[in-house]
Order: sequence, then C-alpha cells, then structure tokens
Amino acid sequence: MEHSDTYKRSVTVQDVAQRAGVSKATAARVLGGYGAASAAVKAKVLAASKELGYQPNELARSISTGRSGTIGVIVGDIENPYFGLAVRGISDAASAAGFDVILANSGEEIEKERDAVRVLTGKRVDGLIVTPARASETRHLREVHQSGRPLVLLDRAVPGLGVDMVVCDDKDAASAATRLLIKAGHRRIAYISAVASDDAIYKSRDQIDTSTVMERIDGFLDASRQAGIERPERFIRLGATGSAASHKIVTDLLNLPERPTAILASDNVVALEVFKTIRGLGLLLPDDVSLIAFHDADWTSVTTPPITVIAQPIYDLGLESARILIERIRGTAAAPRQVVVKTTLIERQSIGAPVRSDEVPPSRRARASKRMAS
Amino acid sequence: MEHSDTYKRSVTVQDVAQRAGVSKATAARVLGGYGAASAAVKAKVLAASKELGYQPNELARSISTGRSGTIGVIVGDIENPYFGLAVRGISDAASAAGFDVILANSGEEIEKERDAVRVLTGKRVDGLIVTPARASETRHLREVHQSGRPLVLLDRAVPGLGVDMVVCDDKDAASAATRLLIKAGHRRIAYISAVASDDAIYKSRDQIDTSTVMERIDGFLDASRQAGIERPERFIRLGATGSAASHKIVTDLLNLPERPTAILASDNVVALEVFKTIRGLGLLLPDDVSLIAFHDADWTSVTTPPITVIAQPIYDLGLESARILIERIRGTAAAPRQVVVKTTLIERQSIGAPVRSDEVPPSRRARASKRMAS
DNA sequence: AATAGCTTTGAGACCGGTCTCACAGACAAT
DNA sequence: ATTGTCTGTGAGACCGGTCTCAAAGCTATT
Repeated sequence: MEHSDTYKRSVTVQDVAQRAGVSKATAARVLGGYGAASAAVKAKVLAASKELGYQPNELARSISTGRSGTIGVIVGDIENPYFGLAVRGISDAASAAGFDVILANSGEEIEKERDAVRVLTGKRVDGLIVTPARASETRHLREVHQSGRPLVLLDRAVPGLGVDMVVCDDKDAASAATRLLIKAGHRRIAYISAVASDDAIYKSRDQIDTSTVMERIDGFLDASRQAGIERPERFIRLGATGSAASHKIVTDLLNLPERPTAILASDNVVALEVFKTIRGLGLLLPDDVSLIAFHDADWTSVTTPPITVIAQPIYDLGLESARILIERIRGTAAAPRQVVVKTTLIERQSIGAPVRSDEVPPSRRARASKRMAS
Repeated sequence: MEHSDTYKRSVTVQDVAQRAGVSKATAARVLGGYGAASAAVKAKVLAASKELGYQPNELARSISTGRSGTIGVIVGDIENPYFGLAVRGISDAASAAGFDVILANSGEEIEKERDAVRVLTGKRVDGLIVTPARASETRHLREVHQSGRPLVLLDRAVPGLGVDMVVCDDKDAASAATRLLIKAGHRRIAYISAVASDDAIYKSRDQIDTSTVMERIDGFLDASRQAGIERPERFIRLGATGSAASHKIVTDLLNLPERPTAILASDNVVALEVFKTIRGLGLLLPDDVSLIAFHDADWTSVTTPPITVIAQPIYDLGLESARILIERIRGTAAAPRQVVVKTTLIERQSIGAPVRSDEVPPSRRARASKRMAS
C-alpha cells in the first residue's frame, strides 16, 4: 500500500463497497460485524477493505448507534498520584471491556467541573465517573443522572443523589488511626486537611463540602470523644492547600502553648508538606511529633522514619467504579449501590509516645539525625 | 434496538427551530454561532434553546466539520507521576485552547500503543501526542503522520520520523550528573535503567529502544570516557522493571568484588527501588554509595539524606507539546521542530566521597536488613 | 419606479456510519 | 406446481449537526 500523496478524504464504507462490487449496506454489514453476509461476499469486502486501508469512523458510528464506547472521567487533579492510580484502575477496567476513557481535570474547581460535564456529555460519553469537587453544588450531576446517562461517583459521596458510589471507609479509617494514636498515649491530636476554607480554624461541619473529609473528621472526633478527649475539634485545621499555607498551619499548630503531640494528615500531599515542615522546624519524628497520613504514597515508606499510613486501595476504587459504570451502561436496572472499600492501617515508625510539653521545648531540638530505620 | 428508552431523547436543533418558529438552518446558525441572523430571530432561538435545555451533540458537529476539538494522548503509564505531570501540562494547554483530551495508556507495550493509535484516530482526534514505547517499531506512527494528522512526540524522540518532538536534554543531563559524581571522586559508577531487556547486562546500543535512555547512556559514557574511566559500560544494567528485578540488580551490583561506588538511576521509579534496596542492605547513603536520580519526584526531597536529582520540567514538556500540536492543528506548515528542554541538576545530599573498596568491611554489608512492612 | 447590492432566511445536500424493510432467489414442504 | 420459509442483498431513511445555494426582503442608488 503506497500512499505518498496527502489523502485528506479517508476511506469510507462506500469506497469499500464500490471496490468490492457490492452495495453500501452489504459492505457496512460485514465491516460493522452486524447482519449476515455470504462467505464469498464477506471475503470480497474484507479484501477490498484491506487494500484500501479502511478505518471506521467511530464518530459516525456513535452518532447512529447512540453509543460512543467511551466513558468520561472527571477527576480533581491528575497530577496527584492518588488520582493517577484511580485513573489507571478505571482505564484498565475500561479497556478490558472495550471502552476507552476521556479524561478531564477539574482542578477541584466546581466551575471547571461543570464545564467538563458539559463537554463530556456533549461528546456523548456512555457514562461518567466523577470525583465531585463539592458535595453541595451538584445540580450538574443531578442533571446527568436525570438525563439517564449512567454516573458513578468515585472516592467522594454525595448523599441523596441516588447514583452509584465507590468510596473508602473513611470514617472507620480515621477512627482507627485516631485510636492508634490514643493508644500510644496522645491526647492532643491535630487533624489537617486541604479542603478550601476561608478560615483555617474548624467551626462546624457545614464548612466542609467534601464527603471524604467530613467522614474522616467524624471518625476522628468520634474516636477522640470516646476516649474522653475534650474539645478534640480545636486542633482541626482546614485550607492546607499548597506549600505555604500548609507550612503556616503546621508551624502555628506546633507553636501553640499546649501544642498537639500528633498529627493526622488528611491526604498524602498535605502529609508531605507536614513532614517537610516538621523536619524544617528541627523536630524529630516520632519523638517530638507523631504522624499518620492518609494514602500509602510511595514516599511514605522511604522517609526516616517511614510513615504510618492508612492505605487506600484507590486503584481498586477506580477499577470497581468503572466496572459498575459499564454494567449500568449495558443496562442493569438495579438500585444504586454504595460500595465501601476497606482501608488498611499500615503501621510503620512515625508514631511514638507523646512528649510531655513541660519536658520539651518545641522548636529547637535539631539533632543531626543520622539514624537509619532498621 | 431498545436504546431509545434508556436515554431520554435529547433536544436537537430541529426541536429548537420548531419551538422558535424558524427553519432548522436558521436555528443551527445561531446555535452554532456561524452565519448571520437578525437580532430578533437570534433572541427567539436562544430563548427556545434555553427553554428546551438544548445541548449540542458534539459528535454530530464533529462529523460534519471534520474537527473533533479533541487531542489524543498516549502515555506509557499514567500511574507514574512523571507522566501524570505531563498529562496535566497537556490538559492545561489543551483546555486553555478549547480542546479536550482523550487519554490512553500503553503500559509501555507496543501492541497496546498500536491499538490506542487505532482507537484514537478512529475517534477522529484532531491530533496525537505520544510517548513512543519503542523507537524502532513506528509504522503506526508513520501512518498517522502520513495520513496528515498532526503528531507530536513527547519525552522520547524517534529519529527520522519527521514530526515535532519535545524532549529533555537527556544526554547533557546524564553527562552533567556523571561529571558531578566524577568530581566527587567516583570512578566506578553504575547506570540502572528500566528499559526492557532479556539480559540485565548492557552489551550494545542496539539493545536499547528508547531514545531517552539511549541519550542518557551516551551522556554517561561520554563523560566517563572523557575522565579516562575504563570500560564504564560494564556497570550499566537494564531491565530494572518492578521491585524484584531492581532489587536483584542493585544487590548483585553492590556485591561485585570491585563494586560501584555511585549509582545513576534512569528514572524515579527505579531510583525509589534503588534507594529501598540500598537501605535494605544496611548501607548508608552517601557514605557507602552515592546516588543521583532522574526526575525530581516528591519523595526525593524527604528522604534521609535527600537525593540529588536531575529535575526534568515534564509539566512544561506536556504544555509545550500540546501547544505545538494545537498550532499544527490550526494549520502551521513549518518544518517539524525538535524542542529540547533544559534540565537542572538539583544538588542535595546523596553524593559523598567514594569508599575505597578495601575499606568497606563485609561486616557492614552483613549487617543486613530488617525489612519493613510496605 | 426600477435596478443593484446586501442581509436574512429556508430547502436540502452532506458527513459516514447503522438499520429497517422490501424483494430476490434457494430450498423444503404440501 | 404452488406455497411457505429462510437467507442474502440493495435501496434508502436516519442520526444531528454543518454548509451551500437560491430565493426573499430590505435599503440605497439612479
């Protein structure tokens, strides 16, 4: 097959039909793999197709079948390895089922999320997987659902939406992590999250518009109260977005007269900043501060000391969400499911006994730490 | 077929036209934003559109315009934060220009890459960005190019393809890193890469099918030879895919009678495994082994000691590749460009003076690893 | 008043597939 | 020989947009 000239017009069923000496309908049947055709005709068409280098136009196909063979994914931030893994899971499940994936990035902005929904539905994706940026502003999601297009929520739930959701057992996880800290003797535990907020100080649940964080805070608060800790919410901090904000939050927290002795970081990006800040302050982990992080990011196992984490099977979340979505696309009419995937606590070495505040001056214990974790 | 009852029939131009009491052509003109219409008619149509909740079918639009407003991206592994960042760059540039992105994952398998190309061209993407898994098997890419569809190669070059490419100055980077090691006194430097290979031992350039790695090895070899190091290639190892393989390679290397005193890790995933293995062997960084890694992954700055890295502006690579692609899509007929982006060496603390091999007590190596759960 | 020139509008072809339906021909049963 | 069933094939509508073209409407010029 020689093609040195710039063939702008691509080969269509019509061309193949002509070449094979059959009608367009017949060629389309064998090329499209539907309807019947005699062996002889089939061979002729296939031969012609090969000679001409026919490549079906999936767009045209989609427009007449009504399905696109594509699922749309809207994720908070692709750059975040957490979502990267989820996307990988989705992508694996999708391609195994013969679907492919259009990815859009919301950057955790509701406006961009709405845009993305519009664009993807405009492209007639067969279904959508979304990590909703806000649990409160969901009209666009509701519309998707009402239009009859399958929708699966990933990682974050939106109550009352009546769609399938695949999430972690965030509340249990946070609660277990908190209990672990309490068991080690901690009574002043900070919880730091990246959720947007005008004020870093936590006042009420209404401030929080992300189900995961809400669940986690609930778990944290429950476990704390159950252990008889007073006003555990006073050490909750929000808005740890970016390096500067996180640094300030951690520094302020650790300079409090009655400073927290342990920190629970709501996600791995925050955790990294917390870790850097603690280290930058010359404090020692776990002697001066204990730390637990959400998500078993790769870096958490190579720090000194390695970080105790709540491992979230986010790849599986992706996989499962795509599977459910595809099932829906294929027409299961079951009631919407809420799949809750279990997390595991991986104990490493970032938890120690709390320092008594009268014993240890917070900010100048810079020892050159040459200890190997072993 | 029963597809008409699963989805609510969507509102078309025809519906809007009817409602507004104008012809389909007129409604289409105002809805599509092309052609002219009187203010009065425009208002009527817009009103009707709003009432009915009209959402254009981008598929239908694409099929008649021939443009899809979508760029296809085929990447080696989305899970790898390196590519995650690149995708983010592409996605940002794309959405700024009004394009969106279909993402496919090749898993570094040429077969899946070919599939992905077929699928994406089938969906009539306006252009493609690919990180080619192999520099040798490129017929599918050549065909894309010859069909007139813009193609940009990202991160990895394929010589003689005649398309735009955006890559790092890998050779210079490797050379600079090697010189830094040599300056610190190292003469036995290992280079470890993940490129597939039947044999871990490097024999010739022909084994390597990835331009980046080839460039880097060239740079490594050049710098070594310039410093008069004999047979520097003897410490090159390939096939460090996955945890087990990497572990074996590093262990074997460090158990050599004349073991290397420094390691250059070809990418951040390999580097992480190298780091873990070194630590697992009970060796001290940088006292026993020095390490430089490609890519400034987040974990490299929080280890003890932090790792000296070659920072690759991969986000910018993504951004730039998308920009060039979009320019081509819009019809620039300039000669294919090869954009080479500069890397920077970030010196941290993983480089020390080499130990003389007669100094290294086997006992230290014997002081082996209590392994950690991870 | 008539002609030219411009803007608006509508009819309908078109993109590249799918899919319905009618019909032709083969073969079996009556 | 007639009827019925079944398979293979072709004609053409259809999906939901874009876009060409010609007719209609309006203003301006002579």
